[in-house]
Amino acid sequence: MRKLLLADDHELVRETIAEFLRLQGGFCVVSANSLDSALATLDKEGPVDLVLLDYAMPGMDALTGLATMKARAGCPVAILTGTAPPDVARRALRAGAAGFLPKTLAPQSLVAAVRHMLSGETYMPLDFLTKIEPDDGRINLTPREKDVLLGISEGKSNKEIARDLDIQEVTVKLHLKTLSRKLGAKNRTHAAMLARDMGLT
Amino acid sequence: MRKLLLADDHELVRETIAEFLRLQGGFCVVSANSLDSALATLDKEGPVDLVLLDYAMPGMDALTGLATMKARAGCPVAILTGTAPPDVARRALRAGAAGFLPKTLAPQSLVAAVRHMLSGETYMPLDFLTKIEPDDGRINLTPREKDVLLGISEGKSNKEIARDLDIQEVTVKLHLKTLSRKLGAKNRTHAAMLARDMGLT
DNA sequence: TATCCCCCTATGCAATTGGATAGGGGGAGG
DNA sequence: CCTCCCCCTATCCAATTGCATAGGGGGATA
Repeated sequence: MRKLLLADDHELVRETIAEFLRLQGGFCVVSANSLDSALATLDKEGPVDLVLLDYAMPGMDALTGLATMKARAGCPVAILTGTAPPDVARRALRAGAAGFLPKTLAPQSLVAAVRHMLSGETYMPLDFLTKIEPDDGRINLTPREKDVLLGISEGKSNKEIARDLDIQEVTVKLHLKTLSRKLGAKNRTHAAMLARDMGLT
Repeated sequence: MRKLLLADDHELVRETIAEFLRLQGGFCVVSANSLDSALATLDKEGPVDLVLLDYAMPGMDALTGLATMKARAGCPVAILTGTAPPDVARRALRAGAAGFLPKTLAPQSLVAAVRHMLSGETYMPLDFLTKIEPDDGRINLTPREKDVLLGISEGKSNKEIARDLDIQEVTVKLHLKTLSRKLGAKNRTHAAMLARDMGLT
């Protein structure tokens, strides 16, 4: 029988999902309430076939928890989340998650998703697939635009960036405007977040 | 002889530091130009006593690379960086790094730092030590501040956030000001980046 | 009760940001 | 040569942000 490890700090949510996966999916499910205890459970209970990790949970610290678990578990690791921002999904998948499961997912879909991932595939809800495409197409910023974007994402003001790059402040604004258009960003903060969502950190 | 793994994508920098550590430190140094190749090198060359990772390098993706390496290497892992923002240093240490080495470090200090970390200690340049204390304790934002921070990190304007939360724009500014102080952010963009670096996404 | 914290609001001002318009100079390629 | 693209600069203006000051109301707690 396929064995799953489910880690979520909400007792109720965790046990509900675990029980559901046992009854409806016929899986063997072990659970944990934090990243650390999940790792400990792995040591104790032996290897599993799939790990489901709550995105917001003690020890997760954004996606570093995913990386840790992936390195330790040696099996697909999926991210489970209550709030479902599409950009988190993107980052999770890029960071090597086997899938991204919003808790709003229909129960039957949950079982299907788990089976899907157990067979080695990557799972992602349809809603997100469409929202990913647009950013799929190649975005190419000019070197200068990357310089500016880097400065922005370090929280610098235009003035500071201008000084660092030894250009005028207006020019920084110019680059910011064009790169924001390319990225589809509403403002500098949005641009910075999008930059981090891609590899441009 | 103590064995080090040095990963940096800048050929020149990497080899210079490696050679220096060999000659001045008497270490055995193996090197790699990306996180993946560093992990591959570990498999091939066997375990090492200390890993030095460039912070901005293919595959690092902020601190997830650190987590991956830590889980795999089973030895202290330090972060190496050219640009040295103190907040990165803090996060690196909190994420379990054995040390934080700015490339501007005096060569002799570099050897000392490496020896320090080999003995299991944590290394960090003096400049940063002072700046760490204040944020040392857990940062706790009030619920409202988190709401605002969330909006900020979605690139929304104060006006939009105010509408979403059904409060006045001034109040949004107020929360932004206080949460920025708590996080040590210079402005909204900086706050957004810090927010994403922690779990508060 | 007194005190503290959180939340909210208001006014006003300085600084920054965002955006439009209008250029010049240089390099690459048809 | 002409065109396109990138980079740079300038001026001007509207909008937003950042910051300070000065409150009121409610809930928790000592």
